[in-house]
Amino acid sequence: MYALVDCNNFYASCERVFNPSLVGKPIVVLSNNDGCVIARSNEAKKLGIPMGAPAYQYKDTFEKCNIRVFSANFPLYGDMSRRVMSILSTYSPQREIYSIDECFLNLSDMDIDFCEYGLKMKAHVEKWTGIPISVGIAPTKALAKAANRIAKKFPEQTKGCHVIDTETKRIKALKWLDVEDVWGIGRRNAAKLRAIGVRKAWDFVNLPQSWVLKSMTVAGWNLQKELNGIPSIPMELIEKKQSIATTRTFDAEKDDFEEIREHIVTFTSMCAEKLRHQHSLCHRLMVFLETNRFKDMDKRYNPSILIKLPFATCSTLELAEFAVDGLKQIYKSRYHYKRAGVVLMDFEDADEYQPSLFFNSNPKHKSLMAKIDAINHKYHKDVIRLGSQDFNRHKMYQEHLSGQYTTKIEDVIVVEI
DNA sequence: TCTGGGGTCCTAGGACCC
DNA sequence: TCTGGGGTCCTAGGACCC
Repeated sequence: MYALVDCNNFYASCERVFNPSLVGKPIVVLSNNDGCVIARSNEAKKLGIPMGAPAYQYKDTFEKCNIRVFSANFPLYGDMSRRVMSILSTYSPQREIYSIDECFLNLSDMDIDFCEYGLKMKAHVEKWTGIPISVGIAPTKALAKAANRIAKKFPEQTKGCHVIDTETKRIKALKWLDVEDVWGIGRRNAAKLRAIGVRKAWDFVNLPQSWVLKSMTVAGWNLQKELNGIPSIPMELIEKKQSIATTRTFDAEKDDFEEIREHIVTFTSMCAEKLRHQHSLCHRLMVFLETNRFKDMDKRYNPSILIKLPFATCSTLELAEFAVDGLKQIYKSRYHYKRAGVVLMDFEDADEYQPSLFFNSNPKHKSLMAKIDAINHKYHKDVIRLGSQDFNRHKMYQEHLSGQYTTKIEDVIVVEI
C-alpha cells in the first residue's frame, strides 16, 4: 500500500499558521512580481478565483470580496515543507518527496489499520506544524492520488483520509473520478479521450491496451495498470535533483546587455549554490532569454543555448564565465527581454568525480566555495557574491509579503504576555 | 502598465558505430 | 530500377506534474 499525503491549500495554510485571524477568510497567494494567483484558500476558490489568474485582472474582485492577498514567500513555504516532510518520514522507511506540498509513503508490509494510521499522521502534522493535510492510501501511487482527491472532496465523510483497499472501493472511485483529473492525464490527453467518449477514469481503464499504447505511449499504459491496482510507477527515492534552474520574469523589459549579464551571473550563482548543496558537479549549462510573450510575433525572440562544459564543476566563478559566454552568443540588442534563466544539468556526484587528463575545474575553487557558502549560510543571505552580480539581486514587486517567521530571526513572532 | 517558477519523463530523428 | 542491417547515443521538443 502507498500513501499520498498532500497539504491542503499549502501556501495559504502557511500564511494562516502565523496569522490565525486569517482562518476562514479567503486568501490568495501571488507569483513573483505579484503576477498571477498561484494558491487559493477554499474560500477564495468558492469565490471563483481561478488558478493562474492574472492579479491585475482580479484586483477589483480581491477588494470587493475582501480577499486577503499575499506575495509569494518561498523561504517560509520551503521551511514549512521541510518540517512537514520530516514528520512524515517517521511514518515509513520509504518517502518520496513529490513536490513542495506532497509526498508518497510506502506502507507495504506494514501490519496496521491504514485509515487509523492516516488519521494519526494527519493529527501529528497539524499539531506540530499547523498545516492541514489530506491522506489517500491505496495499492498503487495513481490510486493513492485518487484516494487523496476523495479525502479532500468529502472531508465530512472521510475526516481527511480515504483508503482504497477493496475492489468495490476501487471501482467506485474510478467511476466517480473525471478522466481529466487522473494523475498523469493532462490537457492534451484529456481532449483526445473526451473525443472518443471517455469521461471517467473507469472508461479509461477499460480502453484496449493497444489504443492506449498507440495514443498515450507507455506512460498511459503504466497509468492504466496503476489504476487497475498493478504497481507500475516506482517510488523515486533519490533526493538529488537532475537539473537545477533559476529563472525570473523581470519587473520591466530590459535590453541593456550589462544589466542582463548581471542577472545571468546572479541566476548562475543561485543555481551553483544549490548544486554544491547536493554535492554534485555539472557538465552542462543552459542560458535562455525571452521577450514578452504577450507581444506581437515580430517582437518576440526566445533564444537558448546549451553549453557543454569542458570539465565538470560546481564553482560559481567557472559556471558564471560559461554562462556569460553563452549569453553573448544569443543576445541581440534590438529586442526587449522580459525573462531570462539559467539551467544546470547533467550532474555527477562530487565524490565520484574522475578528473580529466587535460581540463579540470580549478582545484582552489573547492575550498573557496565552501567558505563562501558557510559565510552566506551563517548570515542567511549572499553577503559574499561575485562583483559581476547585480547588487540588489533581483528586484520584484512584492507588495504583500509576509515575514520569514521560521528562517529569519528578526521576523520571529514575539508573544507578549 | 500589468499575465510565475521549477521540475520529470518520453519520443523521434540524426549522428555515429561496426 | 535496383545501393544492407542492426545497433547506441545524443538532442530537441513535447507532455506532464506541482
